[in-house]
Order: sequence, then C-alpha cells, then structure tokens
Amino acid sequence: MIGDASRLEQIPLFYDLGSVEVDRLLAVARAIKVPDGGFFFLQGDPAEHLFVLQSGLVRLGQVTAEGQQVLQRVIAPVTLFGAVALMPEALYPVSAEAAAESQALCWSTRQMMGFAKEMPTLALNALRMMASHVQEIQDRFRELATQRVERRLAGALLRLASQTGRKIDEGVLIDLTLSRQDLAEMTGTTLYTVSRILSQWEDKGLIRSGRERVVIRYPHGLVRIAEDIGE
Amino acid sequence: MIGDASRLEQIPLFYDLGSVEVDRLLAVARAIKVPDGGFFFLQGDPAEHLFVLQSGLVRLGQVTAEGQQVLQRVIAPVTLFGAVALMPEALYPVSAEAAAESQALCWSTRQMMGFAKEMPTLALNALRMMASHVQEIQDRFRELATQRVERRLAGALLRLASQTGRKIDEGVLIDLTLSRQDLAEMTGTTLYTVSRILSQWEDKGLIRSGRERVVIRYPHGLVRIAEDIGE
DNA sequence: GATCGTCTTTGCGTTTGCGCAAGTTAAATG
DNA sequence: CATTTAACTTGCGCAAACGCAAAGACGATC
Repeated sequence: MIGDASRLEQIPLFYDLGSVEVDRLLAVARAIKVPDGGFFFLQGDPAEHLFVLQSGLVRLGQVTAEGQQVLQRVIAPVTLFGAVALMPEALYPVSAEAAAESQALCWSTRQMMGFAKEMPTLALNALRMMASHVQEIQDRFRELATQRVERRLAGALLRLASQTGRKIDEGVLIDLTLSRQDLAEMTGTTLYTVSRILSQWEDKGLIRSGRERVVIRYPHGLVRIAEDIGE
Repeated sequence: MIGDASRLEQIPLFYDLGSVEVDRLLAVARAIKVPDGGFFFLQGDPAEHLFVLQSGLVRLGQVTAEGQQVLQRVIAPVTLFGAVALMPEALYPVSAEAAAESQALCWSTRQMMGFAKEMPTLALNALRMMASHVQEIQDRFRELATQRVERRLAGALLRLASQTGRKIDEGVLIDLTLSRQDLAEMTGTTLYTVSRILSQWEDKGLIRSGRERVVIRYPHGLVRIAEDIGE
C-alpha cells in the first residue's frame, strides 16, 4: 500500500471520495520515482498514464518545430499531470522533467477510465482541476499578449514563489534550480533580457539572485511591478 | 423538445451516450437565443450555466485590468463553452459575445453536476473536450512566446478559416465580422501591425481583405508563412 | 445621395527587446 | 587546489513592432 488514505484525501483529485474508493485507487496505483533531471514522459510519447505528483517538482516543457523551448507549467505536489491520457490515442504534448528528485502516483489510462465510470466524483474532480488549469493558462496567455517583459517576469517570479517558495532569513527563496534561460522560457523572452532585468532589480534591492537561484527580498516591490503601479 | 437525439449525438459532449440519456439531457436544456452583439454571459458573472452552441458564432474575450482586450477563443457550433461552471463558486473568466445571431443549449451547474454523477460517460466527454482545449491554448501560448507577429497572424487566419471558412469563388471567406482590432487581440499585437501585414499579403495576392472581412485566396501561401518556409 | 461614424491605411519617430560577442563568476571535477 | 565547464552579465548595434496622427474608404442612416 502506498501512503495512507487520510493523507491522500487532501489530494484535489480525491476530494469527496470515500476512503473505500481512495483505497481502491491506491491499490492499483504505481509509485514512480524519477531522479533530478529524469523524465516521467517525453513530448510525443503515447499518453498512457496519468500522474499525481507526491514529492519533488516537475517541469512541463515543449520544444517547437524550430527547436526553441517553452516552459508551459511547473507542477508542485499534489497536482495531477498528464491528464491528456484520458483522451484515447493522445500523445503527450509536453515533456515532464523532474526538476528535483520526484515521486508520483501513476495510473494507466485504462485503469483511470474504469474508475471514472464507477466514481463520478472522480471525473468531476478531474474536470475541476482541468478547468482551473485552463484558467491559469488563459491568464498567462493574456499576460503574454498584453504586458511587457518586466511585468511578465515579476508575475512569473511571484507565481513560482507561491508554488515553491521557502522562507529564509534573506527573504523568500524560490526552491528549485531556475536558470535565466528557464525564466525566459516561462515568460516568452530571452535569457539576455531576463538577466538585465534581474540585475536591475538586484540593484534596487528587490531580489537577490545567483546561479540558478532567486531570492525575493521585497515581494511587495515585485507586486507593484506586476500590477504596473508607478513609483 | 429541442432538436432530436439523432442530430445531437453528433455533439462531442454526447458521444457514446444512449438516446435515453440524450433525451433526458435535452428535456431539461433551455434553448438560449442571443442576437448579434449580445452576450451569453459577462466576465465576472457567477458561472452558473454551461452552453453548447448550436448555431451562430461566439467570441470569448477578456478585458485586462488596464482595459486592453484579449480574444481568447472563437466558438463554432457544436462546441461546449462556459465549462468553468462545473467548478463551484466560479466566476466566468471571459465574456461570451455572439458574433452573429446565435443559439445555444443551456444547462445549470446543478443540473449538469447531477447528470454527470449519473452518466460517467458525460463527465468523460467533458474531460476530453477540456483536454483538447488545453492543448489548443498551449499551442497558441507557444506560438505567442516564440513566433513573430507575421507567423502568428498567418496561423490565426488559417485556424479561423478551418473553423468558420466558407468557400466562395474568390477563395475561402472567413465568415464572421472580423476587424483588424479583433485579429490584433487574437494574436497579441496591435491593429496597426495587423493592417500593415494584411496590406502586404494583399499586394502579394495571398488574401483579399475589406472592412471586417478577409478572404484567403492562396491558403498554401499562408501555410508557408505560418510554418516559416522561406521563398 | 449626402452625411456621419467607423474601420482602415500608412508615414514617421520611438521604444522595446533581440542577440552576438566578449568577458566574468561560480560551481563541479579531478 | 587547479582546471574545466556552465551559467551569468553587459556593451553595442539592430530589427521588430508600437503607437500617434492624419488621411482615406466603406457602410449605414436619414
């Protein structure tokens, strides 16, 4: 048995399910462990499994036909990912790379479809997660379409801080290896521009940044930038 | 009774449902008719209804805090929209404006949740539609993040043509009132830039454009631009 | 068919952001 | 501890796209 039901009921996918149901789900779940830098699946693979991240952190990235990278999403515990697997014949549109040693629960499409037919609540939960995911992407799309790089970058850092932030005495550390390139891929810009903006913010004392590391010292300052409030 | 089951089984939301189930769904569906320019719902309204467009065309648009418009999606028949309503307490993140006289089937959140609990297939269909929607937005996000305006615009026109294109002797007419401003909101640029690019394409004979109207004469030329194939 | 309101075009100056290139820093490796 | 490797910074020139302003074109309306 993997974990115990009492903790897993915290998982959004399992809300409002009875412990009997949760136990049944867990009974057939496989636990997958992927080392830092490893992949749960690759873009283009047949989508045959769904995952719920238990620990670690996962990047969902895409490569364009021209070879440019785009970072679509960062998955923190306890989020569902790989939900395209619910569509028959689908291919994963993104690659899922562990940004730290990560563990996830894993079900096959067949298993999950079977459960969904017996447990309508499960399907509804999945729907709600998808709906909130859609909202999130739409927000990012709007950001990208209407805002300048500086605002987008501030927004991205704040989002990351809320997902993976860890309080240290200097401020809030974004707890994952995060290169300038990564931030560029998230915000639709280049590593040069990211570097320039971060340097600027560092001069103003808003952040502290190092190699693949960002600490937010005055979140409020970033909020002001993200919301475009002047001096 | 609204429509008959045999036609409505074509609706993706109803795939694999028995005609008994479809009849039950239709029995409680309301038919909503909205004139050109009217709204099914407004951004910020409590999301209490789901819709399936039967005829006409609907734009899902968003206004930013600063008042800029973003056109998130164009809904053609027979697509589900307003699916956020499946989340309790949600607000619509977009406004749904009829771009032509439009008719839609409408269910309340409560009704639909009830059905979803009794008809797992219904929930699974909704999930699949959401999943494919997610993929579509991700594609557009990637486009916006990595491609230049000209490519994005070509992509948008081709997408619109496939959704609402009507063959006329001149070429393929995009069958909705579509201003330069609309195209700009779709592709994350300005109406000036759209106008300049369309003029350029018109000179090359790729399109024919007029006031709120675009006809694609050589789709292949646009495809070449969208895929960034040189001369 | 004249008038009005929009939508559209285009010239022009400006801004933003790109991206090379060269140099710097910091972690990892032996 | 020396060396290597990879990430980062920054100057600089350039291209893309913005956005104002003013003129032009198209439909609708009376």
